[in-house]
Amino acid sequence: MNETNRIAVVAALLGDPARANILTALLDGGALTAKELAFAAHVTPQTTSGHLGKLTDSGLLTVERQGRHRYFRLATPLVGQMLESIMAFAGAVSPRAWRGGAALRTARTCYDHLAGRLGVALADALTEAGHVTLSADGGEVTESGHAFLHDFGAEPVAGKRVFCRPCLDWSERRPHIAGRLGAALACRCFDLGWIARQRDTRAVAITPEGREGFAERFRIKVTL
Amino acid sequence: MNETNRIAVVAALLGDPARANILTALLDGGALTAKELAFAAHVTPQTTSGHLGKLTDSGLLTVERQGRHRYFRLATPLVGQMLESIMAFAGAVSPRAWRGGAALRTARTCYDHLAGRLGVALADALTEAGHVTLSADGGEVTESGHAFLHDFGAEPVAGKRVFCRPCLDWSERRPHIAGRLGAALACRCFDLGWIARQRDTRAVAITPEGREGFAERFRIKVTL
DNA sequence: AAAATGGTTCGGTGTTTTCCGAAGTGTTCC
DNA sequence: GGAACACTTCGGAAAACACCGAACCATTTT
Repeated sequence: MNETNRIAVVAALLGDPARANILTALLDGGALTAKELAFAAHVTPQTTSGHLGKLTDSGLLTVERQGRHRYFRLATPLVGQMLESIMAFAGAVSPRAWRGGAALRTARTCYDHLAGRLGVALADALTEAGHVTLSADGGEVTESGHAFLHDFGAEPVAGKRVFCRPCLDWSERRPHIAGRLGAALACRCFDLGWIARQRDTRAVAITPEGREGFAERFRIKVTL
Repeated sequence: MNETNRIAVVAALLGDPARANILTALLDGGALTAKELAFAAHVTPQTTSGHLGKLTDSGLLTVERQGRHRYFRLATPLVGQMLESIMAFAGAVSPRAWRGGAALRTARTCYDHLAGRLGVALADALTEAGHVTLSADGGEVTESGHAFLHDFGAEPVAGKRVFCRPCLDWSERRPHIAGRLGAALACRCFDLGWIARQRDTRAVAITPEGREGFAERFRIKVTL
């Protein structure tokens, strides 16, 4: 097994529609049962079982037994980053070819932070206000930015993950904010009730409070 | 065509050993002819032609005609990043499973910057000297770092690429320096004659001048 | 204990896809 | 003009793989 074959083996695993559906369903970092994943993949439980076996054997997923359920989740953040980088390319090639992704394009979670038009608008707002500086593959928070975030109530947890990292948005083709900062922002928005998770999708709903809040704090007009 | 199918389509393209070989052969940003790629992929020219057609049709590669030759190269840096992120995962799962990769692990190019033990050692040296700060997904250059780089003769070109970006090394499992800074460092090392490209591989050779130079400037002892 | 539920294994079918030999187009060199 | 070279298209063969129906474990509920 040489270097390039390793790429091929991993990529071949992602190259099946059913498996790609399974992985993207887990992209927000949550855990799902085999049955739920079968639904997400649009195939029968038998077929799903085979796919899940391959994905866990190759280290892409981890399993946890709970009674008669088996909960699957992405094995490491590296898997999520891999998927995102593929989406970044696929999205850049032909960004308007999707159907039924309107809600996803508006606002969604990207592993643990916000993406879509809302995510990009948030990044733009913070950039314009001089709170952060972002570009294609690097980012920093300014003095005023730290003050603003503290005031907003978004306190990133300590850890070795980097504070502020841009993440190329596959639907908007522009960076949004990832890293500890991105996670803290998303977390705070959930806490404030500005956005809410929805079943069976990575799309998030913007609440009436959210519309008001985003407009007031960030000068973001949620047109939708 | 929905979101996840797009992932599957792209991943399936990378999921064939011959195509993976072709893409990794082009990972240093250079251009190769169809015949050279056939050799790299270990298949006949006819088969290679088919693969190259698919890769160009899907936007992964671009072609340029020159007489009876056709030169292929990666269409965008996004393709390289995609491949690197897959290698980052594949390498993390079982980093010692390769054969014949000793030279690659020592020093190699990673798109346009240095990777392998040399790349990581360079990043470590600059970090320890307080010239840069790096972590899993972000990086900055300090005041002293700018002075040091100027003194060293590494002047990054202007552009919208970010200055300093970490790139997870698939063989060392630790970050090395990418971005404009990484490119400038590699370029300067080539100019100084410290390292030299080799035929048919991304591995780079460290010259006697390089051993001396790296030891003197960066306190890197090139063992091996 | 029996029924229901979540999940897996097995076997057979059908599709997809890779691969190369042979033959073809276009370009360069003698 | 003719030979050599780079590359592509066409055809068929072989292999790989995803998929589902049916039957089978294991756990929970009634």
